[in-house]
Amino acid sequence: MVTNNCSECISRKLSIFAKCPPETLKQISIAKQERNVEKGEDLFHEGKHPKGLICVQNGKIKVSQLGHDGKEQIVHLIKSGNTMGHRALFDDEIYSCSAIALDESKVCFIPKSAFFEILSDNGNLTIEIAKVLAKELKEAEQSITTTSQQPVEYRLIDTLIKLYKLYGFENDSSTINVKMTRNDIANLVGTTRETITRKLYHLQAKGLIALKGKKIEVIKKKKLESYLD
Amino acid sequence: MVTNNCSECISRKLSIFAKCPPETLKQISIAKQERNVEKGEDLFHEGKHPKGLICVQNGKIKVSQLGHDGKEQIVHLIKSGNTMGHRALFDDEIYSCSAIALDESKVCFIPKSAFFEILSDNGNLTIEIAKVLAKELKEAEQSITTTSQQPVEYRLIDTLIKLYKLYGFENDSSTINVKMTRNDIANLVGTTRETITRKLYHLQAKGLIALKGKKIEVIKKKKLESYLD
DNA sequence: ACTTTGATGTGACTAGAATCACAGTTTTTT
DNA sequence: AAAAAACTGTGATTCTAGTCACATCAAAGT
Repeated sequence: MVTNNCSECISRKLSIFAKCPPETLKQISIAKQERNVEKGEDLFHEGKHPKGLICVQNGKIKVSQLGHDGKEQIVHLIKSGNTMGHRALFDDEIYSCSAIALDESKVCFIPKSAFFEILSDNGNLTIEIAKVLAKELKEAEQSITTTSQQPVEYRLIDTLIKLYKLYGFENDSSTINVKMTRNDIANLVGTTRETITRKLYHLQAKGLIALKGKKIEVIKKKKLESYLD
Repeated sequence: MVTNNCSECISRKLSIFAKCPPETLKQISIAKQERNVEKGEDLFHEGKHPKGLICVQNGKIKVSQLGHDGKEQIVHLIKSGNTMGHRALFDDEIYSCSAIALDESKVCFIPKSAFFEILSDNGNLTIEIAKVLAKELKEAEQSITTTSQQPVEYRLIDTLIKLYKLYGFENDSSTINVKMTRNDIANLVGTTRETITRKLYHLQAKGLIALKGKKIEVIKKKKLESYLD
């Protein structure tokens, strides 16, 4: 396996390690292990003990937990430059979520002990992580409010917008650059597969989007976004 | 106003400042301002700029945000020893929530600049805050899952249990030690006032709880908790 | 004590979304 | 290429919880 240096990693520049001094990057480069993950493979699993921090070089990953009746709820989506597992490292003995690749992905794994050593040498990094946690918490709180107050169609539109803000569009600059099953979308929106099918068709009938298999093209971006006002 | 020293503050010992060395406590004691808050008064308000960290000496406070149609959603409840505003200090220019006292409360206010100075002198404190943020994030994620998957009655039971785990019972060791309106409970559970009225009566009819005005007595604790299995 | 305001209980009605069942369609595996 | 598995679309039906409307009831202010 070719081990690349963190100082040259492109996705790192978008991550919590963006402003790290060279010494810190060196420490991480030595400690980290790279790993390729197939689509559908899991990076960590609910109930298991966290062994370290995961930094995503590229790929798309869903982070979800199981409801008490076994239904999946996607609580977070990950793209290049994001870190995963920081929540569990600070909070917990065990993961309360599972992470499953939506696409072939490449990640770096930084063992727990090395990670906390790096933190103790670099107070700014702890602050960066606190910032990420704070941002994720804000988003989660807003998600609670939306989930409990808005009907499915509103939440679906909100989700579609979040999807293209996160993963962007393809070359046509209108097709959302992610492939998710209707079930995944349902588990993200917090509804059922059947309802998602119907609501997507409804949005298509209104001319807001076009369905192309698992891909979704956004036809009227402004109008779609105006629904959230 | 009598300014007490943090080193003698009882609620501090339950807070993120529990393990602070005397020097840090001295710094905080000098920087902080005490404030009494009436029931119904707000400590900060959605849209305003955070001016510092709030540490609650005693009282009960709800932290809520407004949904896009103006309906309140309570996203967090606060008791003695909790801090508030840490989320906004790390993440944001402005508060995304408002904090309103459910009871007469006493808080300490630590100005933003002093707070970050203290942090830079004390790396462990940043880690303590990261831990709090991580814990709150985990709870918020679980709340998303419950909200989107479980019916109102389940969520109400879950909320009642959280209420007594947070605020405890009165001397009879069965009456939950908090006074909230039906509307507050609805805004916490994520439903309407009418539905909460009906569901509370339903739980009473089943013999699980007894309604005593705004207070709720838990009659069958074990059985109530078993509903979440 | 009286009035005003806010909080609560209750019924009737409606609707959004879940559930169930199954056909049709892709995608993956062998 | 065939078979299996996973995913998707659709109709019919049910039901949870939201909405509306109004009658109490409690609390706070004058």
